[in-house]
Amino acid sequence: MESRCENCIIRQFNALRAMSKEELKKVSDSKTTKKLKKGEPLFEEGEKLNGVYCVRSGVSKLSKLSANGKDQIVKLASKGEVIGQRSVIAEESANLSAVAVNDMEVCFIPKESITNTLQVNPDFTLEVLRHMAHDLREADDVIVNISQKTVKQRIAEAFLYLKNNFGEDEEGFLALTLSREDISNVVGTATESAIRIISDFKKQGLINASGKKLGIKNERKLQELVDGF
Amino acid sequence: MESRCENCIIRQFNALRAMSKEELKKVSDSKTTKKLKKGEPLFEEGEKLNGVYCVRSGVSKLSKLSANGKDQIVKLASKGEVIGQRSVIAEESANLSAVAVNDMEVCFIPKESITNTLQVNPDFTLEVLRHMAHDLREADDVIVNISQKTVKQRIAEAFLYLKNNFGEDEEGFLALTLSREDISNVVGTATESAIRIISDFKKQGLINASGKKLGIKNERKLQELVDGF
DNA sequence: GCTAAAACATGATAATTATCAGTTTACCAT
DNA sequence: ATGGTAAACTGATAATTATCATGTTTTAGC
Repeated sequence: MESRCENCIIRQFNALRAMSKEELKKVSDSKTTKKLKKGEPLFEEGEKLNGVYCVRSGVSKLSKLSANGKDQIVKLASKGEVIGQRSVIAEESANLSAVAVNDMEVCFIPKESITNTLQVNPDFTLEVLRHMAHDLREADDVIVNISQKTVKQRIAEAFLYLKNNFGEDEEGFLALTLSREDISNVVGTATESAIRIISDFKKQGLINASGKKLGIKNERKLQELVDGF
Repeated sequence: MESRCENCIIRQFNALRAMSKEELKKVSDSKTTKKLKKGEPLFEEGEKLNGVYCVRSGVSKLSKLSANGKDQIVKLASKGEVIGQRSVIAEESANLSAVAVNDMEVCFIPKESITNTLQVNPDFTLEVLRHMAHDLREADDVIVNISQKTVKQRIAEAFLYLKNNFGEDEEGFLALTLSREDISNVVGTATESAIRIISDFKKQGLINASGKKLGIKNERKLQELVDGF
C-alpha cells in the first residue's frame, strides 16, 4: 500500500509543508512512486517535464553536458528535495539532466497540482521562492569558487561538502560514495586530475580511501587548504 | 517632482507589474530615488538590506570578492531589474556587492512593501518566483560555461552577451563599455589574460577597439569560437 | 591643455591543468 | 570463484593560464 503525503515526514523539508490539507490531498491522490537503480535517469536535459520529483531516499545528480562531452554536476539532491520545479515554474524544458547516484525512491507529482497551488496559495509560493532563493545563492557561490579557486582547493571543499551534507557512516567513511569521475564533474576538472589530487590527499593523510569508499581524516587541514593556507 | 510607480514603464519588466493598485500605491509612497555615479556602491556583501533596488537607468555589477582578492562578477543588472530581492526574501545579509558600472538611477523600495505583498498576493509572488527561476537557470549555465570552456571561449561569449543584452550604439560599438578588468571578472580570469585575448581578437578582425570602446566585427566567427570551432 | 593616475599592453617565465597512452585494480554477473 | 568490464591509477607531455615586471597609452580632473 502506498503511503500518503499527509503522513510523509519528508514533506517537512520542502515547500509542500505549506500546502493546505485539501491541496495536499490532491497531490497525494495524483502522485506516483518510482524506484530508480543507480545510474538510471529521472529525466534528461531538453525533456519536457510533466511534473516534479520529490526525493524520498537516495541521491540524484543534476548535471549538464557541455560541448566537449564532459558533464558538469550543478547540484546533488537528496531526501526531501524537489527536483524539476525550476523548469515547471519557468515553463521551460529541463535545463539539466537528473540521474540517480545510488538507488532512489522518488514521488512524481504532476505539475498541475503544483501550478494550481502556486496561483492561489501565497504561503506555498513564498516557501518555494525561499527554497529557490537558497539554491540561487548556492549557485552564485559555486560560480565564485569554481572560477577563483584551484582544483586542489575545490576538491578539498567537495570533501567537506559531502561530509556536511550527507554525513558519515559508522566507520567514518562519507555516507555518499561518488566515483572519481563524479567528483571531477562536481569540481569541474579532468577525471585524471581529480584522481591524482585524491591520491595526494591520501598520501598526505588528509583523507583515507578504501576502494570507492572515501573518508575525511584531517578536517582542519582540508579546511585550511580551502581557505588558501 | 518625483514620478509615481503607477506610471513607471520600467515596472513592466519586473514583478512589480503583478501588484494591485493599492499595493503599488504603497510602494510608490515609500520608495525613494537615488542617483549613483559610476563606481559607487549600492551595497556591499555582508550588508543587511532594508529593501530592494529597482534599476531605472544604468547598469550595476553584482560581484563577490574571493580569498585571492579578485572580484567575480556574477550578474549585470540593468533597466527594470530588481537588485537585492534574493537577500530580502531569504532574510539573509547580502551575498554579493552591487556597484554602478556607469551612472545610475535607482528606486529604493523598503522591504516591508515587498514582504507584505509576498505574503498575500500569489500573482506577485509567482512573478518574483518566475524571475528567480530564470536567474537560477542563468547561474547554472554560467557554472557549466566557466568550468568547461576555455578563457578564449568565455571572452568570445561575453562579447556576444554584451551585444545581445545591452545592444550597440550608432557607431556599432557595444552600448555597455566595460573595462578589461571588469571583463576578466565576468569570465573569471586574470586581467592580463583577458587583455591579451582581446588584443588577439582585434588582430584577427573579430572585434574592433578604440580605446575603451569595443565593438563586434565578425559575429559568426565569435560564435564559432564559443561553440568550439 | 597638462599632468597624474588608471587602464592597457607585452614579454618572460612559472604554475596549473588537460590530454593521451597505458597498466593495474576492483567489482559485478554468471 | 572467476572472467570480463569499468573504474582507478600512473607517467609523460602538451596546452592553458597565472604571475611578475615593466613600458605605453588613455582618461579624468584641474
